[in-house]
Amino acid sequence: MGIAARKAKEKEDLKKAILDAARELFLEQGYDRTSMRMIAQRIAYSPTTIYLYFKDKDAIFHALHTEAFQLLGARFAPLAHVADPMERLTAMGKVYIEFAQENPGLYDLMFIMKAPVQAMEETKHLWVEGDRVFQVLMSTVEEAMKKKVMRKSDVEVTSFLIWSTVHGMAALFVRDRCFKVISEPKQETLMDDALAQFTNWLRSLKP
Amino acid sequence: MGIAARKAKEKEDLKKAILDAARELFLEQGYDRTSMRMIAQRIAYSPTTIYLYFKDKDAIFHALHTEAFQLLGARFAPLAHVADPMERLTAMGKVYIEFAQENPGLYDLMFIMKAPVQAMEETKHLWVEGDRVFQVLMSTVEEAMKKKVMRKSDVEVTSFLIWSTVHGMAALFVRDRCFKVISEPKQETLMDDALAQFTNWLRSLKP
DNA sequence: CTTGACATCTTAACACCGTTAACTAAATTT
DNA sequence: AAATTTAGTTAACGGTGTTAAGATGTCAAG
Repeated sequence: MGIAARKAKEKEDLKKAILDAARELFLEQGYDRTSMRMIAQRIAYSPTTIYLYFKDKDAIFHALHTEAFQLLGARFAPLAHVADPMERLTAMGKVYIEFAQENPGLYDLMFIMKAPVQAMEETKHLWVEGDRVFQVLMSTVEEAMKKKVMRKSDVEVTSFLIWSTVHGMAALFVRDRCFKVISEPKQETLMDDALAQFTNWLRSLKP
Repeated sequence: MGIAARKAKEKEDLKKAILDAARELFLEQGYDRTSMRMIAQRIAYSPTTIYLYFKDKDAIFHALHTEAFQLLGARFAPLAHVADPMERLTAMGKVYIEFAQENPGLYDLMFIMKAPVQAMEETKHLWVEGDRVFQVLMSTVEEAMKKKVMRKSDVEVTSFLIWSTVHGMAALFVRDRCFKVISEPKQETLMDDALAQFTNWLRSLKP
């Protein structure tokens, strides 16, 4: 069984190596500019070898997509210990925006790019990764409403609205739309300021 | 001079035909899946002819980009007559979201895709189209604050935050993220409900 | 110890892509 | 009538994702 195990490990190692190379290239140059041949060259294998480990290019980036969600999930985890739901909500917003700013490529992959979500449609897979994050948001919103630190309303709609706001900020940042429109002195602190104002709004919307 | 004028018109006509074909294909299949050869075939010219009228593929889609902004601008124009700035603001939000829902391909081109904004960076062009829309938003926000129908705060940051919210909704819609996370019965009215709640928030944030 | 099956990887090829260079034919100017 | 400009073409380059067929080595059974 030892030999078979070693073989299995070697196979897993190569799969990981492919993902490592793909991730590096993708974060440097973006999805479109990352070719299968480039990935292959970086791991010193023939391009077609990759197809023995991944169905196609989309499959690789879908793997990176779920990987990225684990990273975001790891950042959200410690926030579960924050008792006050409103405080927890603002902390989540902060973490979310910071994640997007620090990992624009990953954020793009998770919430903007069509490729990974398109691959799911064919396999009829649901978007479990995104759904899990949204569930966390919803339960926090629900708790905040129950404890009357937030105006009562439809939980799902409210959560979507909150998500839209932070996603909007992140998306405008990642896709280079905001600094083309905001005056230079404000640019540096824009994201923090906008987030601060948003949480300020939420807090003053008590029932 | 009549002949020269006819020639000039013919040239303009072909340029328009290229844009028409490109627009149709782009709205059907998206940017990446629209090739120069497909555009050429649709107008029954050789692919290389297109390069006599546009520098490259990006130039075509930059033209569509500004065209789309004129369309959005035309929808915003009538709103200038709404006297109350708060009412005008909510009307703008409605128009914005409706535009995105009715023209997801165009919205993508204007506010999500990297290609047109990337082409600008090389020519050191500013994003005049986006800037103009943002100026309209800012002046409305400023007026609302002055007339004390909106909590006073930094105009630029507040405008960015509002823009982020509606853009977030539109972007999640256009890139197929929201209906993968929202329960089925809520999907139909989600965008309207979320927008309604947002304007409701804004209104109850009086000074 | 050989043989055949299996796993693993590579080479070659297909059908595309955006783009450029060189060429043709027609129209206009000299 | 000759020269030049205009408008469009064909052919090609270097790239892409992907597939089919071939090579090479590893193993189990005869």
